[in-house]
Amino acid sequence: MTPVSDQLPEIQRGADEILVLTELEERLKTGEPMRIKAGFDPTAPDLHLGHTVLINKLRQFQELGHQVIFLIGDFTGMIGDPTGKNITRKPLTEEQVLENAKTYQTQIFKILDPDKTEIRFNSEWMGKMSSADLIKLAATHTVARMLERDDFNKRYKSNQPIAIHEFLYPLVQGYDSVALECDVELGGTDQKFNLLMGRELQKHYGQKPQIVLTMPLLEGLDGVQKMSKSLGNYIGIDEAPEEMFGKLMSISDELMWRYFELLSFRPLAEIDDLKAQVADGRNPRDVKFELADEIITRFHSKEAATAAQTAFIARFQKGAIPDEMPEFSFKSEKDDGMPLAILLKLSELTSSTSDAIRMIKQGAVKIDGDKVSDTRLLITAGTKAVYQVGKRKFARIEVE
RNA sequence: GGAGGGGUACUCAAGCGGUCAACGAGGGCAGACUGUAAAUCUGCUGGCAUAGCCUUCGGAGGUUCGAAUCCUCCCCCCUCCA
Repeated sequence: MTPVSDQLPEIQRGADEILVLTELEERLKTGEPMRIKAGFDPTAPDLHLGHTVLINKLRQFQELGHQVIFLIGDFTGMIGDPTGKNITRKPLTEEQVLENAKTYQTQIFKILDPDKTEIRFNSEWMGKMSSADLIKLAATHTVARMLERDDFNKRYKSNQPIAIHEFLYPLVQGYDSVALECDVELGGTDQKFNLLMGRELQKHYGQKPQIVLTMPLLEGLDGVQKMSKSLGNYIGIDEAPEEMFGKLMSISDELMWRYFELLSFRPLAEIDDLKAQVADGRNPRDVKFELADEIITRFHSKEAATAAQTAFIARFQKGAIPDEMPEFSFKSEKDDGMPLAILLKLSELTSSTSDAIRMIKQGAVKIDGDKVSDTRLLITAGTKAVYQVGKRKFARIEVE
């Protein structure tokens, strides 16, 4: 076990808040491995970089010799975290949950050590809980206390609906800590209320309250909203290397430093050095290359990262057409050819023919690199060409 | 159970009998500029081979030459009272 004096700075790095720090120190001093929990939603097994901020922190605990518990909230999944967006959720079947859990494992083990990770489901204990016990659990807190939670509060004040079962979410999550006898729980800053609920419930059930450690939420590609699948501003950890590369390059310079801070395993001193280099006139783009390289190496391989960079340079700095793109073959119904707008719709380069016509008018459509301006252009049968809409959408289409 | 307010396109939000495919803002997309940056400027942002036509304003009916706008019933949300 690493000495306390070395563990503490590592644990604090990147953390938003640690409640309560002195308690953490005390527990570290005992030299006993701690039980560290982080909970995940069972409905979204496609992890993105935003999720990995937390998983990286788990990895750190693991490296320091502690026991990590990866909790899948299959029971809480029936409630849905009360963001106000999904008031009701369809419960997942057991098969779906297991399937999702499997996906989780293949993804998180790119970061975590499988031998030092305990994977649990909260239906283990919640599924067995009697109605009477659930009522007892609910009786531990008041409505006023629940309304302290920021999103409940906002919804209440702005006359948005709050369903009763949503109040159960923090209670169940808190009870998970009781069931697992956690020493520390990690979560995003938005989870603070739920995490603290664990402390209160543990005290209520006669346990030592867990330490709460919150990590900042990673901003998405737009640099403003948090990274999330529904907002479409995410980088999935299963995405192809070229995709990851392109997306990472499109972030703003300012955001790049944020990504370094929360996603890179480089020591802080090294990151400061990079900042100094940019201040001295180094092109931020090249530093972004390094960030992309590290991340793609982590989720794919060093070779994939290098290849992605080469392809990126060829395509965008030299204007090359990508090697791989969707291919289509359509049969022209008329003898004089197939309308371009229809072609673009069928190949999903545009969402509709109306959209296709708009794109043509805006000068976004190219055939084999030549801009098209005729909205009624007919593509003659027997031709094969590369069609492009905007900067990133390509397809090789043959008309028979 | 009673009284009142509200449900408009991806989101917020105007419109309250024709000039509404529906103001405006945000978001998104495209073009210019670049480092595929960011910021900025410009355009677009229901569908359909598109100077035209077709379907949209919680749902279903109705009034009218004509409805997002008026009437009836239903569904949903909020507030106050019980």
